[in-house]
Order: sequence, then structure tokens, then C-alpha cells
Amino acid sequence: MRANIKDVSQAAGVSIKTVSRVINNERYVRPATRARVEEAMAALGFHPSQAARALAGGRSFQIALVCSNPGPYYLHGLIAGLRGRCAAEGVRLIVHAYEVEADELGADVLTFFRQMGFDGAILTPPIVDNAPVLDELDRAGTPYVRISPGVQRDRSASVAIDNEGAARAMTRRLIALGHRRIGFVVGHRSYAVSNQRLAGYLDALREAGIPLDLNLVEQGWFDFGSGRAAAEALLGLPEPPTAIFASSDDMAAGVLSVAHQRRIRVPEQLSIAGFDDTDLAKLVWPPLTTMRQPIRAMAERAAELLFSGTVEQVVLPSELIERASTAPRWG
Amino acid sequence: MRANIKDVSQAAGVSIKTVSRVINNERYVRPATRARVEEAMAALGFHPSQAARALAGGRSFQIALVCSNPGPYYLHGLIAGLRGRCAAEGVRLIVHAYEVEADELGADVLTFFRQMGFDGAILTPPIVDNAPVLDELDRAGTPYVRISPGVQRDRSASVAIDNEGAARAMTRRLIALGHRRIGFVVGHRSYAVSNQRLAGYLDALREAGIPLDLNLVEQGWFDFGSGRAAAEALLGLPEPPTAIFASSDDMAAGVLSVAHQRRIRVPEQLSIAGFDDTDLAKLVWPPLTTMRQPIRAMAERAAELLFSGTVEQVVLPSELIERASTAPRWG
DNA sequence: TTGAAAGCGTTACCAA
DNA sequence: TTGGTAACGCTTTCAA
Repeated sequence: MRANIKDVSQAAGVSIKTVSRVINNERYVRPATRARVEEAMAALGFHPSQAARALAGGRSFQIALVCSNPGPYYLHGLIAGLRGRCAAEGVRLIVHAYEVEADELGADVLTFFRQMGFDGAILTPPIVDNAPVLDELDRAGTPYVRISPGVQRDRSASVAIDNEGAARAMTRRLIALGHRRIGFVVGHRSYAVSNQRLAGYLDALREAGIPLDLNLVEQGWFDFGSGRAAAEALLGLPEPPTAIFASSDDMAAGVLSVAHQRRIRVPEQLSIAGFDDTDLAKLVWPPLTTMRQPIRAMAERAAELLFSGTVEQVVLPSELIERASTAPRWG
Repeated sequence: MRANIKDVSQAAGVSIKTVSRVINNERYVRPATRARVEEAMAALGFHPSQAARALAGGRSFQIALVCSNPGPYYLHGLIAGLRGRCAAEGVRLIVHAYEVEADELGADVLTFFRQMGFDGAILTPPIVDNAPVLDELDRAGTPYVRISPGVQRDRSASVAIDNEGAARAMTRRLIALGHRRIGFVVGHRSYAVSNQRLAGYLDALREAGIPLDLNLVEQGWFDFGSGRAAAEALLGLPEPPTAIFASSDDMAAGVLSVAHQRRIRVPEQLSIAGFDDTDLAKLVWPPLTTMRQPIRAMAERAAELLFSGTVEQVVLPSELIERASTAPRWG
């Protein structure tokens, strides 16, 4: 049978409470006593039951990462960014990836939160803007950090980049390269960042006095397939764009693949721009131009805010990466 | 205050035990009683405490996914494959990503397992071959499924592909294309699959009567950077290879980037082959040839084995994808 | 600085 | 088909 705290207390000749003090690194334990207890714990191969600690102490030692079914790089960046800090804090990471289409109302996520009192939560779009979910978290007193919130930004701690500004910068860049007909692939409708990026695009056009041609704006869903579909539509126009700015790298890769099939040389005949959290630019050849959202850094910062209890709206810089042939990001 | 099972039992006018029966969908509850209890639960917004269930019931309703710090596509494939089944089983997924270099002995993972009695575990390389960890799991009676085990394959349920056969097929393909000098980038030393893939490469050479040139074999670490380093070495040889087979797609992408820098046309002047779990082939242009490890399907199958309690060694087919220009995998 | 005892919210066992 | 009551293994409160 697994050793429990009582076994340890007997082996060490102290009370249960004292063992508990050692487990939790509390003060008021004489070094000698502490040593004796630790010895006993090691000898018995004792590891405190998290379930019991959670029940008695009201802490779960778990934080939740709630995200939609995101792309590989986004998910990886999140987990990579959270991993270290969680380990350092002795906390487990519960990954809850939900189906965006199937859970518009966040009901699933609500249930998820109500079952285990998490010590904290990290939310990503689009659930990050779901009021009932935020209400529940507030009600339960669970600290949480939102990544890329779209609404009520000052409601909680959050980490984001300036999506609108970044999209504006990218569009300006394309305009500076001489493009006047710039296609745009909008992101998933349920994500606030999609609108923010679209707004940046529109703003840059306005600023440059380029009239908006609605034929150049296609709806996408952040994935490779919808990028391809959008590219088919855009490149099939009587007067196709000379540049296409996709709201995510996955979609940009889709655009690239269509261009390739159509024997369109990139970037000579068609500039393709992506926007994302990925390292795709380093993998794709010839390269896309990418507006880089530092998702891993955002996750790291989110963990920092969560564990320090700081309620603050952090805005991290994004980064415009010209095509990798001129600005490689090797390593 | 959060409603507990006692509140529900009082509201419904039944005993605690009956509420428990309803929660756990046990038999021997009259439909009318069940309905009354469910009503009370809904009215009180009751959700059973997972901590209490875990403590009393000896089940944690959590399974662990233990992996090293894997690449984005690998991690994504794993989680995507496990997600649905976990949700269906009402079980949470705890992601434990550990540092391979820092945890050679699996001590960290051992602690991880001993703290919470998981209902099950999914292990991936290289910890999948760590005997102490497997022993601990056996001792605790925790069901587990190993993905791509390297040793003691019949020790537990597992899912794998035939790595050696796949690498052999890939090498044969390169030989069939007329290559005689085929570089090989070995995977990370701590992973058994690295040796398996190397064995397949060596076997195909032997079979074709091509003498092994050790200068053509470079050590890599599964990542982009080591792929670049290996390519620098191989392409810097007095007599460089005409094809390079990297044991992972990330490394293959690194090789590709070096080829690009050196103005080597791919695949006309240099064939590049990858081996992985990724969809890189669909993203990279010009394409690599890839031996595809269906990691998501492996994860799905692993979940199936885990939850059904089937102890079986499943071998899934891999797939040779010729360069994407001729065999696109769009969508 | 240490200890005794009362929870925490379930499930499991045994009766009824 | 239902209900008591003892675990489960820890934290917390209050004394000492």
C-alpha cells in the first residue's frame, strides 16, 4: 500500500501536522525535526496525495489552459511558454481543447471550470471573450489571464499584441512595395483578432488612398484549406491581386500552394503575407512575409501574471519578418 | 457557497448515497427518483467536486500525456488524437512535457506519477522505454499505452509504426531514383526510433550493395538547427551526397534551408527526404519527400486501447509521400 | 515549535 | 431500490 502522511508521522515520531508543515514548507519546524521527517518520507517513498490536498486545502494544484482546436504552432507555443513556470510552481497543466463550432456558448468550458476548482486559468480566443465563462471565473474567485482578448480588455489580466497595428504595418509594407491590389483573407469569424487584423488592413488602404475592392476580401477560417479556397477565388478574378495578405500563416501557406499549382512565381509575380504565431517563415521556401505574433512569449508572460497575481494588460511587440531569404531566422 | 452533495440530497429528499448513484449513473435508481435528483442538481447548480471523488473513489478522472518537449506537429497530433476520446470518457488530459536532457533518469516523471493516481497514461519516446517509470506504473496498477516503444514491446499495450521498414522503404526509393551517395541524418540519441530508422537506411544500402560511407552519416537531434548543421557537414564534403535522408521533417527542413543558401536546386540537384509526424510536406515548397508517421491516428488508437483496456501491440502503416508537387495533400 | 481533532465532499460497504 | 456510516489523506483551527 502507498504510504500516507500518518505512516510518515509514525516513522518520524512526530505528529501528522508536523509532516504537513514539512510538505508545505511552512515555518516553525525545527531543522532537526524537518530533517527527520524528510528522511522518513524518503524511506517510505511517500508522495502526498494531490486529491487529498485538493479536498482539504481547497487548492487543486492545477491550472487550466483553455483553447480551441488551434494550429500546431499556436498550441506548441502556448504549452512551451507555460511549462517551465508551472513546473516551478508545482502546478499541473490541464489542457482543455474544445471544438469552436460545437461550443459557441462555452457551455462545455463552463462545466469544465465548475467541476474542479482550478488554481488558475489561461484563456485564448475565442473563449477569452465569452462573458459567462469570465463571470463564472470571477464568481469562483479563480485567477485567470486572457491571451488576445477582444472585448472588455481591462476586465482582467491579459497579454496581447496590437493586432490592428500589426496588420496595418504589414499592409503598409505591401503598399510600399508598390502593390495596389492587395487581397485579404479574413480569419475565423468567432475570433476578435480577425476583425482587428481586418481593421488594420482597411486602415492602411484608406491611409494610402486605395479604394476598397470587396472582391479582394475573402472569408477564411484560419486553416490551410480555407487559405487555398480564398486563393482560388482571388487568383481567379478577372483582375487578380498582386499581393495576398492572409490573417494566419496556415492560410498563407494555402495561398502559396495554390500559387504554386498555378505556376505563379512567388514573390516575383505575387507577394504573399502571413500573420501568425508560427515559425512557418523559416520552413517555407520561397518564404512568405510574416507578421510574427510571439505566442510563446505571450504564454510565458501570462504565466508570470497568473502566478504573481498581477492584474495588468500587457501588450507585447509583434515583428515583421521580411521573406526568410533575406532575413533568415535559423535556429 | 458551492452546493455539495448533501445540499442536493436534502433538496431532492433522498439520501446522499442516492445522489451519488445518480452522479455515477449507477443502476438501482428509480427513474422518478433520478429525475428528482437531477432537477435538484440543476436547480442548485451542483457539480461534483473532482477532488472529493478522486479521494474517496480512488479515481482521478485524469489521464497523463507524458512527452518530451516535442515539435509542434507531434504535440498537436497527440493532443488532437486524444482530445475527443477523453472528452467522451469524461476524463481530463494532463500534459506533462519534460526536458529530455534534464531528466535522463525519468525522476521528474516518476514524481509526477506518484503524486496523483492517474486513471491512465500515454507515454511517448524516449520515456516510453524508461524501465523505472514503467515499473512504477505497473506497481500502481495504472493502465498505460506506449507510443513507439523501443524495447520490451510486448510489455504493455502500444502503438507504433514499423520505423525500420519505413526507413528502408524510403532509402530504397532514393536508390531507385538513381542515388548512390545518400546522406543520412540520425535522430536524437535518446530515442529508440532513431536507431530503428538508421537500421532501415543501412539495411537498404546493404541490400543494394552500396558500401557504407560513414562520412555520409551525421548525428542530429530532431530539430531544425541540427538538420542545418548536418547539411553543412554533408554538403561540405569533397564528394557530397546527391540525396539526404533526415530522420525527421524538422531536420529535413533544416537541410533544405542550407541547400537553398548554397543555391542548390531541390530536387534536381539534391533530393531531400524527411521522416515525420508533420504535415511539413504540404507546407514546404519545393517539397520534401516524406515518410509520414500518422501520429494523430496513433494517439487515437492509443486512447482506444487505454479506455478499452485492450493490451495489444498495434502497428499502424506509414506512408511514403512523394514530393508534394506531384502528390499534394491539400486540406 | 508542536499536537489533537474537526472537517473537506465524495464513494464504498453493508444493511434494510 | 434505498439509506447509514465509515473511510479516503490531507489541511486547518485551536490549544498547548
